[in-house]
Amino acid sequence: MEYNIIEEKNRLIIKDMKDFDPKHTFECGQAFRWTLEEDNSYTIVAFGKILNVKKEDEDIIFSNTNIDDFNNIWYNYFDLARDYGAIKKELSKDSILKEATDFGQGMRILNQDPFETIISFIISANSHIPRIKKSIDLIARNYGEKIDDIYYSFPTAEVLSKADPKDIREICRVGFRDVRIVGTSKMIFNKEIDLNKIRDKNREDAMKDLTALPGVGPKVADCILLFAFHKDDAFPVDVWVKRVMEYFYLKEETSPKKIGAYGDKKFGKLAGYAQQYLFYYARELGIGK
DNA sequence: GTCCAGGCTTTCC
DNA sequence: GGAAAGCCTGGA
Repeated sequence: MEYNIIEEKNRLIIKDMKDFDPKHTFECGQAFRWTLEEDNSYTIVAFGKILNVKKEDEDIIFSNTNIDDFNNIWYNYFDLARDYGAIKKELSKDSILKEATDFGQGMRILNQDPFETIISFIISANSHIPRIKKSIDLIARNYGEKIDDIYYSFPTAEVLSKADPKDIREICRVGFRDVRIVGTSKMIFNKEIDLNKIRDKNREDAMKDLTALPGVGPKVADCILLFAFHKDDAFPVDVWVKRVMEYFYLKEETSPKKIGAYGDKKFGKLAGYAQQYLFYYARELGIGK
C-alpha cells in the first residue's frame, strides 16, 4: 500500500494512517518486547534496532529511524503491504467479529523474527503476559548484545544453545521451561530443523516440523506460524480463545482441539486475524471469565 | 491410534 | 490461594 511519508531528522511521519494503532498492535498479546512510555508512545526492540512509535491524531510517528530502515525492516515488520480494512470488512459479516474488530480496529499482525518468536511462546506456556515480558527481557539482558544503555538485542540460537539450563532458569525466571529453551535452541542451531523452509510449507506440514521442538505443542506452533511466518489460517486456541468461542459460538464446554476445528471451518483463510481480534477483545473485557 | 490426568516453576491478582 | 497465550509423560 502507498503511504504519505514525511522525512525528518531521525524520524518519519506517516500521514493519515488508517488501520494502525500502536496500543492495539502491541498490547494484543502477539509481542512482548515493547515499553509504554509516559507520552503514550511505544518503544520496541526488534531485529537489533530500537524504534519508538507514536500515534498523534491521524498520523503515526516513527522515531529513532530513517527511510532505509523503514523500507528494509519496519514496512514488513508492521505488515504495511496488507489491507486490514478489507480483512475487517470481510470478518465483520459475522456480528461478533464486527464487535471485536471495532474494539481492536488498529491491530495488525506483525512479522516477527522466527527464533525470537519460538522462544517467546515456549516461555508463554502456562504463564501470563507480565511474567513472559519479564523473562524475555532478562534473556535479552543476560544473553543478548547491548544496543545502548537500556536495550539489548534478543540472543541468537547459538548463544542460547550453549547456555546452562540452570542459569536460564535461575536468572531469567523461566521455571520448567529451561530445558525446552536450550533444547529447541540446540535443534535450531544444529540445523535439525530449517526455519527457512517453514515459510514455504503449508500450515499442516509446518506444524509437524515445529512440534518436533521441545516445548512446542499445537498452540505454541500456531502462534509461531501466525506471528513469525504470517500463516493467516493458523488459529491458536489458548484459555481466552476457548472462553470467547464457548461464550459466543459453542455455548458449551468444548475441547481446544474441537474449538480449533470450528475456528478453521468458520473463519478459513482469515482464521488468524479472527483469532487475534477475538483474543484481544476477550482478554481486555474479561469475557467468559 | 486418541483421550485424559497429573505434574511442572513462578508470578500476578 | 487460584490462575496463567501449555507441554510432556504415562496409562486407559
